[in-house]
Amino acid sequence: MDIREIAKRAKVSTATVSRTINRVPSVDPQLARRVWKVVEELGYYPNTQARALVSGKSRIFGLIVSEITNPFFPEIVQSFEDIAVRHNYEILLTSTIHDPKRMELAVRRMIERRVDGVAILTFGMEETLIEDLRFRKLPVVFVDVGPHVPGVSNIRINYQHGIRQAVQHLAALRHVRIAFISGPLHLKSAVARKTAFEKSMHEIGRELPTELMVAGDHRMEGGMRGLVELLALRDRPTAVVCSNDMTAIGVMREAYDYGMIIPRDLSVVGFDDIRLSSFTTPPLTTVQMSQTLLAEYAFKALINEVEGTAPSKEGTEYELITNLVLRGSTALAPTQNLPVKPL
Amino acid sequence: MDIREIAKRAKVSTATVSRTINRVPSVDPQLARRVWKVVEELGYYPNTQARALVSGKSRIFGLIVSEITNPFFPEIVQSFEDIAVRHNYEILLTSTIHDPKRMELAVRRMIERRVDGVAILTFGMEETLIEDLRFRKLPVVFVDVGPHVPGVSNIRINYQHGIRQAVQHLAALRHVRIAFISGPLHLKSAVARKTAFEKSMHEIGRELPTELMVAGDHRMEGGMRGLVELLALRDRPTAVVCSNDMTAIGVMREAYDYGMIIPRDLSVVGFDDIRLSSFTTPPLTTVQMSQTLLAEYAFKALINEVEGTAPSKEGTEYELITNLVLRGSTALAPTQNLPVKPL
DNA sequence: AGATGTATGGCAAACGTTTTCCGGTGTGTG
DNA sequence: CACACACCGGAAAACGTTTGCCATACATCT
Repeated sequence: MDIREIAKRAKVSTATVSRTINRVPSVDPQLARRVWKVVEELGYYPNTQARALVSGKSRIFGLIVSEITNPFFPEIVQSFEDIAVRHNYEILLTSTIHDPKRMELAVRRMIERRVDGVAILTFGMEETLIEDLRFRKLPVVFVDVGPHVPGVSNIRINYQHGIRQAVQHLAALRHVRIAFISGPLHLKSAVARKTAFEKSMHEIGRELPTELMVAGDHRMEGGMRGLVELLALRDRPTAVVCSNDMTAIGVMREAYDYGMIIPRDLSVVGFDDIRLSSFTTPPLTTVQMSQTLLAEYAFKALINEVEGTAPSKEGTEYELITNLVLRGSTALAPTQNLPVKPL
Repeated sequence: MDIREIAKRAKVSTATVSRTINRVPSVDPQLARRVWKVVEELGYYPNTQARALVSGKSRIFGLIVSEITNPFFPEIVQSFEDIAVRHNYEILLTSTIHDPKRMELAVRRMIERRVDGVAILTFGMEETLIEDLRFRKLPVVFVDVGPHVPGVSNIRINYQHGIRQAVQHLAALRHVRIAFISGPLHLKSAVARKTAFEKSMHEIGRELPTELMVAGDHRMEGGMRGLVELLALRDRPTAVVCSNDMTAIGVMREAYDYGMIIPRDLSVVGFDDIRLSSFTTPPLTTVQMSQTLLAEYAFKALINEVEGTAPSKEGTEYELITNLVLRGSTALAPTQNLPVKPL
């Protein structure tokens, strides 16, 4: 069933049908009503592919995330989808699970499907792929890692803002030995968080003993291992700041196994503020980086490039602020390390 | 840059280019090489929309889930995407957040984009929408709720299998007062789980006092409220079976606030076996319903209809078995209710 | 050597829209 | 009453592919 069928039944030309459907005002209301009637009757839905072919616009945005099973991302996907639907856009989702091969394939798929823009909400990206996208003149939006060139927008995350609050919060609670469990350090975003932590500590004249800086993997397992490592220290930390919430959840899990009570024996701070972190025991004090806003900026960036007036000289830059949200996993530092029963 | 450009540069016709790209064997290897060379040089990617238009196949499957932010679904989405990519299919994701309006819109979007099939992995569905899909002769796959008609496949979940194991496991641990926190009872899948529980209890000659059957919402909050309700009882349960893992996590969270130790004071069983449930404290004993398999069946069902030989008389039926997996949240029933300090 | 067969590549139609251009009708004006 | 003009709807081209059909060229057989 196509536009011609409608045209025939409504005794008009296909042009009129097209115009009616697209609400071109020049079509006579009488005729329009006749057309709409037939459309309803037959349950006709226009063929988007044909539309896209002639208009050159697919009304599809690509959305590339690192790992949809990481609770951080579904929130973003949901928000992005919400906005997209509201603007009559479709979204092509890819979860790269950190595999460069998959990332490459994803980019290729998006180009083949002729998406109108791509949001790359993954924390790290190959140069060559960016080339490919730029070459196609596809609007792209990155978080943090994008180059500063036309057509490429960026959402710059202000890690410092929230992490400074976290550090000062812990300092105010009289914590002295404050540890940091980082993410995988080949990711720019992980490095940025670590750097922000270090800087915040220096700002208030604190040392950073290397044994208190341990490496995690942005997953629970990393947090668990991290805490084990820290508890093996002769002089243990009384607080630990984590590079993301999953790490923090891992820390709390491991602490439980060691019989430690949080926050009495150990203060824990996360990063991201995923929904889950309100529901841990105890609820996690964490640095919020709004997933909703992130998605919103990403979409705005793309649609600006696509429907905006002039192709922006140089992709827009957005800043996403981070803020500490206080919950139940931090408290005054214990005056002395308590004896701990191992598992 | 289109196929004509390639044709011109390679000094062949567009037909040959098309055939080369699609690896039609009749094209001379010599010529093919010439074509490929140009394709590489120009970085040409075929336009999928044009392809779809003429072939009548979009190589897109729709995937409708209830709520992507519910940790149960990302696993499915990931698996589904994996398989889809491997088969050169794209996926159009929609998260309905339980809104019938959004569901309707989603179906419409999918039809407009001319998807080749739709997997509806949501637990509950409007009749009229099914009509619409069937009318379009679109292959559809449901979980549990689909009608028994041609073109509609179903993945029937065998709730009984796993839930029986759970009930018998608890009985063996000498639990007598076993409670059940259900999901929202307007969802067929929630009812099915509840029914399976009731049946399993009857099988072993157990009573089902109504005060031990409480209603949750398949979210943490529901689990928390459910436990509060149960603890208010004069004769408390010593074990609680939950309609899904999120509910169970809520129960454990609330139990913690009441100062109860799980599994010493209360045994908890979940359902779904989301990844998170291995990482709770203690790790959750739960009934596994493999998300990977679910996604696999769903995809298989669709691709069978699309590429299968004959259009199946009557959509295929798949059965997904469920199985108890033992972790740390169940133990021998306490001999007496312990005193409990409220928050 | 001529006829037949087979491989291979080109031409053009088709897919379902949008949109430009053009022509017809009806209205208002000189 | 004739003319200009605005308005509206139709014919047809275009979007980038695939593919059925046909033409050509070459090999093989008699």
